[in-house]
Amino acid sequence: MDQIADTARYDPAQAEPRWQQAWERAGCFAVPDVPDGTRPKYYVLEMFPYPSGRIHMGHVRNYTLGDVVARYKRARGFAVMHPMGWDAFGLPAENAARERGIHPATWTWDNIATMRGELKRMGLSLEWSREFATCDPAYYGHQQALFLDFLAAGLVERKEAFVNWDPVDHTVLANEQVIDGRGWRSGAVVERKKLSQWFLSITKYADDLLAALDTLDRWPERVRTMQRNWIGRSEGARVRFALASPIDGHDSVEVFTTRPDTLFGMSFLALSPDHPLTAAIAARDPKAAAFVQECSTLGTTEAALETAEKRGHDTGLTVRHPFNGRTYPVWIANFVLMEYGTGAIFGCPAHDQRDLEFARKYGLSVTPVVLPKGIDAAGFAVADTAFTEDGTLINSDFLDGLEVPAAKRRIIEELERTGQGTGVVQWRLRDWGVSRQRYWGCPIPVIHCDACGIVPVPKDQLPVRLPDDVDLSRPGNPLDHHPTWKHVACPRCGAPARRETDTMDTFVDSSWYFARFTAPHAATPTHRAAADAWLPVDQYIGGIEHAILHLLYSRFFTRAMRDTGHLGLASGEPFAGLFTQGMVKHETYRDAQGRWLYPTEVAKRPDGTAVHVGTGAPVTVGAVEAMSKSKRNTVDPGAIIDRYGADTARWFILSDNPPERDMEWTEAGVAGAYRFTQRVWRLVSAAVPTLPPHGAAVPTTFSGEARALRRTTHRTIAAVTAALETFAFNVAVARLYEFASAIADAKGEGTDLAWARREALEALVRLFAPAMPHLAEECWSLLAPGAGLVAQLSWLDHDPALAAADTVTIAVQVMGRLRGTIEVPAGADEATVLAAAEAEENVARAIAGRPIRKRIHVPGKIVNLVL
RNA sequence: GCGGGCGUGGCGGAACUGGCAGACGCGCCGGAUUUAGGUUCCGGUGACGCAAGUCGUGGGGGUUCAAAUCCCUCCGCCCGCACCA
Repeated sequence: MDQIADTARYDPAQAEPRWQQAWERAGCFAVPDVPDGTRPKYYVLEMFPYPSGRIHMGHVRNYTLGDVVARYKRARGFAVMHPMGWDAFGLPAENAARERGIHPATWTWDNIATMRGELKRMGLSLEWSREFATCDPAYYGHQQALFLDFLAAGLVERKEAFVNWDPVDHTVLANEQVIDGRGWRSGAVVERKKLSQWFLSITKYADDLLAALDTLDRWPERVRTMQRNWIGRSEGARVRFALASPIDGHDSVEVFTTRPDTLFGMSFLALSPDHPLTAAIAARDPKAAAFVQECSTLGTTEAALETAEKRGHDTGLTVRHPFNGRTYPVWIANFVLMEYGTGAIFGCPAHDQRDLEFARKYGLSVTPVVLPKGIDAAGFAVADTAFTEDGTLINSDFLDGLEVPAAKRRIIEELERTGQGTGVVQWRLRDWGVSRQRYWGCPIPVIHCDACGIVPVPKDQLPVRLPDDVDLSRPGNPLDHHPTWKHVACPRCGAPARRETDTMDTFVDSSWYFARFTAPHAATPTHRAAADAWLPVDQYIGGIEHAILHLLYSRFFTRAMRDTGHLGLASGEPFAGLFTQGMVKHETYRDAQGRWLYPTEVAKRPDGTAVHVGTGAPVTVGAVEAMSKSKRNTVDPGAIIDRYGADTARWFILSDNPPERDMEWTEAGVAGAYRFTQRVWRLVSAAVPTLPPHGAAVPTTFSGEARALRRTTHRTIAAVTAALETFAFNVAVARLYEFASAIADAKGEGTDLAWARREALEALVRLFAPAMPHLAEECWSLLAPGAGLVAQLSWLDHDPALAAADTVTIAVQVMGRLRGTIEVPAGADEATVLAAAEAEENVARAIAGRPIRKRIHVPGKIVNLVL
């Protein structure tokens, strides 16, 4: 073995491209659009990337996880579809165009070329022939066809909605472009402005989107819970309040409430600043108008509205209570959302915390109407905490004495009987506004004609292409400004008409790309046989930040596509399995001036302090945070692959922690992973000359050491397999570290041990192959020359008989405290185990001759002796 | 504000259905090898204690023979909130 000891190091830079080419030549990862049925199908998909410039560690993590699944499932005998594409429309391309004068298309396609190259270096088992970008008319033209089919099916509507309006730039701003209520470029105070926009009718599927969550048993429970809350089904009542004196044709206000039982505890009625009645009031009351104007600068995000200080304006109007005949003041309140319910509420401060704070602030009455159980009505008062739980009704006329659920039923009956209200089911979910006043998106394929109204673009005229020559230096909607693009003849009457200049929300692009991947070159949006055979996606992997919107929109889209004949997916569910990965984080660094520094600019010294690489100036090490360009705590995957190879990056990313949690990228961790690749290579290359040939006959007998090694081998196969099935990749890595150590420790001689060593090494290589595919091929070519590619081998099965242990270790507790362990034959009977336990030296000392009251024995695990 | 999640040694984490807390890796300490080392190999490493042992899974309380795991409560951090993707 001495001449082997100086075997050259494993050189990933040389080996990795070689194996990537070998897989490519062998066509290892290709599957037909329509499966031939010889193997069961498995569709693995990672959320496709936005082509922002370079790949980042979040991508590396995402695609490594997916690749492990894809390679593992392929070895398990599945026909695995594993495609890749580009979520290529979006705001950053327009920003780049404005800032650097690059056309969005040029910027996007250049980024795609760069990122494709980076992904290819990772050695992912992707089928690149399915690649597409959503900004390609060959993709978005089909999306326009889907839009038209949805329009024909009544799933598209035009409605008014609020946008963030920059009054200086005359531009609609995205939420992220509004900073502290001001436009990010102009600095002007942003206003809420109503625009007529296109909506997809997701609420038509609200019931099914909610109910079907229960069938998604391979989704994280928390994602299902978040979607459930987002859809927000609630039962309640609509109640109409007559205005004491009508105003501008309004003679009543309708409110929605989930607590109709508390109607007798009413103290005020509050209108949204965006309510039609508010507008009527503001038209004649300058103070009300001023208050509404103030509210309009709060922006359009729910978080902003909800966290703002609760404020109101007393309109001086009053409404009449439906039952007790009293009148109550009408306020305009900044926390009442027009988008939910009816845009008006009745306030019951005793039993709603927000109402209570509002009432205390403005000196409104607080009447308790629900009495907590076991409390005397005389002794019950509401101070600064509203009572929101169930109890018994008081001060409530015909509801007195009823429990909350019965009171709800009773008052709804009464409201319906008297025609003053009705029980309703209310949804929080709103229709999906897809209109965007931007250039770099999919044009909405309709034409506005003065005579014919809204006319769909005939399908044979699709795609409606974006014009190339746009002026992005002007604020506002570039398509609207374009000198010629929007002017067309009406397809119906031929008169001069205008194209719709809004483009679609980029979430539309990502709501059906997984279906397009199944037949990416089809002349229609989907090829039914391909889509029906491959969908649903068996395993979808991506960030938790998409837990609601992207996933919900996709679930809507597959239902709408099914109902317009584009899919046969009966369940309507696009993703049978979902895994949400955590973020990749890194330490942050700042110099004495407080400027952020890249990790490559910082050197760590042995005493733990950090200095600037170039100047030696001290550097402050800050918190571990999500990698971001602004904080410069990013690590370039390309540089890591240059230095250590793709396998090392993949191995570290899998080993650090459970994939659903945030991970910290550390230089020490990568170096540790790299050492392991070299260690495995040494282990294999040093052992090969001593091993029997690949496929040699099994020896008839095995020594104790050989048996022990085989037991470890078969246990490891079982453990790694179980870990891969449950996404416990860090556990699989730990078991493989242990396995490699166990192989190195089995130093004995003999042909039986040599055979067991070959069995172990072959297993090691095949078990880590999904994670480090290049190193696996390199080792395999040494272990089993001419035996093909690991990528084409089937998975290993473990032999339970070989994995079984002869003895088990039992922990022995006395009074719940560990006092010793005993080794007993596997399957020993209880009497034997207890006798051995009580005889154990340390245990006997702890018992000290006292009588044992109770003996608890959990076979194979523990004995607890209670004195 | 609302909804969801997380919290275990110096660090990342492991721990099956409530059954030996700290697997495995990083770091650190000691030793060996090497001309050299960001090399390799061996040993050690939760805290306190000479030891027996005691304490220990964000804080406090509870259930149980037995709790990281179940229940109550408090604290801290993270994600989403509909025009970022």
